[in-house]
Amino acid sequence: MASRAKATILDIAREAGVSKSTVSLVLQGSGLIRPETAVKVRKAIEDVGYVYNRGAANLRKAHSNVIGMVINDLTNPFFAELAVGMERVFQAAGVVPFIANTAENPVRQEEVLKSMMEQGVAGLIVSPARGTTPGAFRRIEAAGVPVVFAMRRLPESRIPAIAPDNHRGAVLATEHLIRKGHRRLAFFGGSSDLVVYQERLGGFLEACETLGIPAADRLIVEGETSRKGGMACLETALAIPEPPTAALCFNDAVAFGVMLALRKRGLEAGTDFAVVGFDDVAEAEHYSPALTSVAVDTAGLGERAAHVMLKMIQSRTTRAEDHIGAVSLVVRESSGPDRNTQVGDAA
Amino acid sequence: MASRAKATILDIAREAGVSKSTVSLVLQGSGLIRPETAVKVRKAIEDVGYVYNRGAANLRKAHSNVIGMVINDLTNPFFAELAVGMERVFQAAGVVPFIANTAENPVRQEEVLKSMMEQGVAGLIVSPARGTTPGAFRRIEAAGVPVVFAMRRLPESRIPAIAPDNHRGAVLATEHLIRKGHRRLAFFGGSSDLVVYQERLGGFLEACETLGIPAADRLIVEGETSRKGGMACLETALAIPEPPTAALCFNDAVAFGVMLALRKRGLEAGTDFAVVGFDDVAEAEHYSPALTSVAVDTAGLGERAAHVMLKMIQSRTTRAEDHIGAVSLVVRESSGPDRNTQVGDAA
DNA sequence: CCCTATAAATGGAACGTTCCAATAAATCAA
DNA sequence: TTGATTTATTGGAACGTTCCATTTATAGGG
Repeated sequence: MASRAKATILDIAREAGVSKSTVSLVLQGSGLIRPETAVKVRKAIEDVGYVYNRGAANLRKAHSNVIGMVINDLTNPFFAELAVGMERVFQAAGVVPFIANTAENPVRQEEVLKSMMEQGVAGLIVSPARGTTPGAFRRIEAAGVPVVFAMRRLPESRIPAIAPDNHRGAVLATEHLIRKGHRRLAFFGGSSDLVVYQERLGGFLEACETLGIPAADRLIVEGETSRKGGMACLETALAIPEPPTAALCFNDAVAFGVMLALRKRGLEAGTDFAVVGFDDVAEAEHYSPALTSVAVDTAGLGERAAHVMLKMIQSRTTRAEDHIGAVSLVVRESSGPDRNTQVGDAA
Repeated sequence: MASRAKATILDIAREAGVSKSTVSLVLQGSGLIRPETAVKVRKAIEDVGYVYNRGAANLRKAHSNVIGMVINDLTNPFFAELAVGMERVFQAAGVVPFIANTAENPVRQEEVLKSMMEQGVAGLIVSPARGTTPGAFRRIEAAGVPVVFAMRRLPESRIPAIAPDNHRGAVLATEHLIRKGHRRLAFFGGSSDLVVYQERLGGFLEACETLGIPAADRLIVEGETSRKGGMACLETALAIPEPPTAALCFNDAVAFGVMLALRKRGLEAGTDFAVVGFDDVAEAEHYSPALTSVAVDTAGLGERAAHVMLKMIQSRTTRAEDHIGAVSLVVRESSGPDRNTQVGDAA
């Protein structure tokens, strides 16, 4: 079995009675080696329990086969789905993606990015944490390592971004609510330091404008992008004199929170108050009532991001075009018509 | 700015007017360097846009600061929570965990493990994919790299495992159902090639035994550990002549599926059929009706696993003790008393 | 039988770091 | 002053690969 000290190609060269160069060639699957020799070498590799040292190899080879995925919140199933989409593509390309979580913390993100760079990644796919400073990727760009943003983008950056058509999605959702008869609308959750927020809120406001909802009848409540945040939003909204009868939520997590808060008040989403989410996570379909949401084809965007990254690596460029993914509104039960009830009274 | 070719410590040595050794010392935060020199060096590092090459360093240093986390299903929020727990600990220890997903595929797992080994990880925390062959970790053990299993273990392996007390959890849950008056019980989901399954099913059967539920009144339905699997289980169960009135589910995903299938039939979990889940994911509390589940302190187990790993690395051993985490039953709405109704008829 | 062409295998230098042993400079005791 | 001690700094030899330029073996053509 394996000796204490790690085996190197020299050990296996000795074992197989060839030179280290031959072993190296076999390892790389070169056709220059006589098949019988290759077999002999592979046997020695097996016997000795050799493990390839990619670090040493990368010292000579220009670049590695690892790609870093830096994600701001792994516990959000939305991002996990994104990661899975990317993995599909990378696997087929023989590339191994390493994932790291930043937990929405820019400092942690800095550490993680640094670590990945030190590891010599060939490229980086990032969903930047909230509050990422503009300069955070300067070093990485300067080093010539390709970066693509997924789902989120940074305001000033020229790094290519793969994201859904947030504006359009919000317009679709808002029009849907208005067409259902709602006249006092709210936008719940998120915070304005996110570009995504501005895009989604922008779509909401634009639809209100075009379909004649006066500014006085629009309510905007910022909040955490979590169930808890959604609950808080609803409480805030129902506390005002003429509360809204429908809300577009920043994302599904917020929407779930809103529905939960409704239930706590004895109200039902869909009949007493219309709720629309964003992202259409798997759970949305299974919730009760099922959540109307803007589908963004998460896994598809992940695949797209991975493809863009591979292309960038291949053409050794650090530039690429943005990609805006198509969206669609999936209407389910949570967005019923306005019943013209004073929901505020029910509390 | 950064030149085309990557800067090395030699470049920054020249820039700062010192030797490469001095730069190396500064990089490692050695106290041997005069503070002013260190400042000078650090400035050069900044100016040149130098990025440390950990691969080269690992060639000399015995081991690296990266730990691999290999997880069988990232889209299950349960595992994401586990990952988050581990990350907390590793971050504090200055270690960067790289996560990779195997999507419950042993072949993929093999690739991922190989890649991590090649990358020179200091240790591996693994939640093994279903169908992992006994020999899958032989090479890794032989190489002296510490491995710990989290949440799942392998039948024959001597690799330390950190897992909840599955048996006890299942006993608690089953006793709860029986005490609620249920007499015909089912165990839904999972498959017998998982040790976890055997433990949970074992607890279920033991509790049935001690509390006098005859074998004829116990129904065991294997199935996918997903919502879809859960739905299928319920259908199967309600198709038999004397269907059960309550079920312990292999995990929460299965339980959610069961509840969904119930609703599709116009039945309600808790009143028409009692459902208990396992793992107590965050969602359980927020479901409607809220899901009774066995809480396993996921993040806590993640932390524990990380601690064990750090200790193993530090003491350069490949052995450690198993750790069985305490569990508790969280009773919510989904597990009401038996109403003695013939639920099978409702279809 | 020699020369050239092709195929297969090889030695050595390089990659960017660490670490040891050695040097140089500064401080101190006598 | 001298030698011993401490404090900072340094060159050089690894580490495990790749890749280029060679070498060696095999075959083919005249």
